[in-house]
Amino acid sequence: MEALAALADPTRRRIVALLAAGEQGAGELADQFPVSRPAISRHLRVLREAGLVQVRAEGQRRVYALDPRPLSELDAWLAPYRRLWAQRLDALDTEMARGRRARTQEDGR
Amino acid sequence: MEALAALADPTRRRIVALLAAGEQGAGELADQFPVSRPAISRHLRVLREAGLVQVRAEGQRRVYALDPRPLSELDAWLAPYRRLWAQRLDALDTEMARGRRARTQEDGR
DNA sequence: AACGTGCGTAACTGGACAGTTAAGTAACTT
DNA sequence: AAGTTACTTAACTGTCCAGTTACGCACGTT
Repeated sequence: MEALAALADPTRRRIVALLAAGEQGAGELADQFPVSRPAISRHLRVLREAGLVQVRAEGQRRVYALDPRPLSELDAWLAPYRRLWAQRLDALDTEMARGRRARTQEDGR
Repeated sequence: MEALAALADPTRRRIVALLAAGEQGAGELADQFPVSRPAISRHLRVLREAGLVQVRAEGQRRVYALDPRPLSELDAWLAPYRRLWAQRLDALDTEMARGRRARTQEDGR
């Protein structure tokens, strides 16, 4: 769950969001932020160490791509808690749909 | 997404995990950690400010309970990325289960 | 070979944060 | 009312982290 610490920073979350749309060079990325290039370089390093992005050298360009695996890990971490708000929603459902058809039981998976 | 910063700390994640099993007093919580009581108190404050826990005074005890709403928010934040590894897993599925029965399609909800 | 471009690393600074001990507040006990 | 229990807040310390400017390195160009 090292990804959580990496994602705690809003700049890094924006980088992740940008890369979700497709890979980009370090410079292109940096141009979209109000901070200096080295700052972005450091953010990319943190993301890299957290496994969230991967680099590929292409000439003298460094192309960054998102690696979704840590996000999937995060999803897995979140999974056991899901019932907590599902419950809430279920309760809401129950409240809202009193007298719906009885076949409402569908546990996950 | 302030919850992400709160959850970046392992101690706070453990507190959240403990509270998922049921509410607890501050002291009971603190006893399960190798750090001092004030330290736990501060962690609880951070969690409280992130909306992840709620306190209730019961005599001189402070009973803490998990509030799953920020977790659900986090889940919602994660949702758009889900396709990224779903793709991956689909590819894996395809590879692993060449010629499994065709009725494999069950999207969530 | 000299130079420009694209990025990364180094060194430094300011601010946030987790931990500690000590002190403060509120409720129950006797 | 004096003391104990349960917890928080205050004040301080060390460490980490995001930002900056300056420098270094590799690739490509002419």
